[in-house]
Amino acid sequence: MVKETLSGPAAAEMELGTVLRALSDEHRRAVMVELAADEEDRERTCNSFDLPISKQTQTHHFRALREVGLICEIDYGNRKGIRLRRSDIDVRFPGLLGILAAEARKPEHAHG
Amino acid sequence: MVKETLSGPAAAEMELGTVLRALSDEHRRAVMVELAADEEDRERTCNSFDLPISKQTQTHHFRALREVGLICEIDYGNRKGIRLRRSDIDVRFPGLLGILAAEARKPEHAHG
DNA sequence: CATCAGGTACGACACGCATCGTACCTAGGA
DNA sequence: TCCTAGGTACGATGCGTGTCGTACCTGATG
Repeated sequence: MVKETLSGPAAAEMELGTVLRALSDEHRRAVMVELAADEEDRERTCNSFDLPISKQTQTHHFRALREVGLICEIDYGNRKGIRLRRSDIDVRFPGLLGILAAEARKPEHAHG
Repeated sequence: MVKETLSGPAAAEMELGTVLRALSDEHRRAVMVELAADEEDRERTCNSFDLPISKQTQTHHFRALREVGLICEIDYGNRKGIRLRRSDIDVRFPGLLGILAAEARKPEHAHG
């Protein structure tokens, strides 16, 4: 019941290089595309993204996204919540989330 | 005197993953930041970017930028011209060049 | 033709990092 | 208390790729 929120750098301290490198990985980008496409910014769980990789690797990727400032993680002890830092990203890199959200509307990303 | 233009994929065929990977390298990103910041879209030479790397590595990077669709190269035989594919990028990834151009206005990128 | 500068081709190397195996931690429920 | 599911820590590994050395090509200049 600790609910400690883990955040990365402040909006102004985000670096374009590290952000782009984080987004160059297909699995991390898939996570960000889903988050960017959700206009309601719902909190997600790690499992809800259906990543075809092991638990350890998921930990690695979510940590990477957090450390560059794209998401924050809420620690519930035995599970974790994922939240997009939409307002911070919109301030620091306006247009970035729009590019990602557009990917969710491309045919090859339609899962239903 | 051949002046053959080498281009990558068409605008619609550009892939976000490969584009972001190309931009995750600091030297390629430095090139793109300069190109994006020039509102007149002047043709550049490879040397004009003052990259602190060898000729061979520059060839490698410019080829990478061309193959993902960000620039086109004009082959003059014993030298090469570099052009930003601004309109194609603006169609496929609106906002991307704005993010890059904003980097040119950051203090740590001020060279003069 | 000789020379030179810009650029490419090929190969080699070193480092980063995505991935996973094993082991351990945390909270909730039976 | 034990079990289970979600998550982390640490180490090992394999691949991608940024980098450069050497050699060669191209066009301009003298």
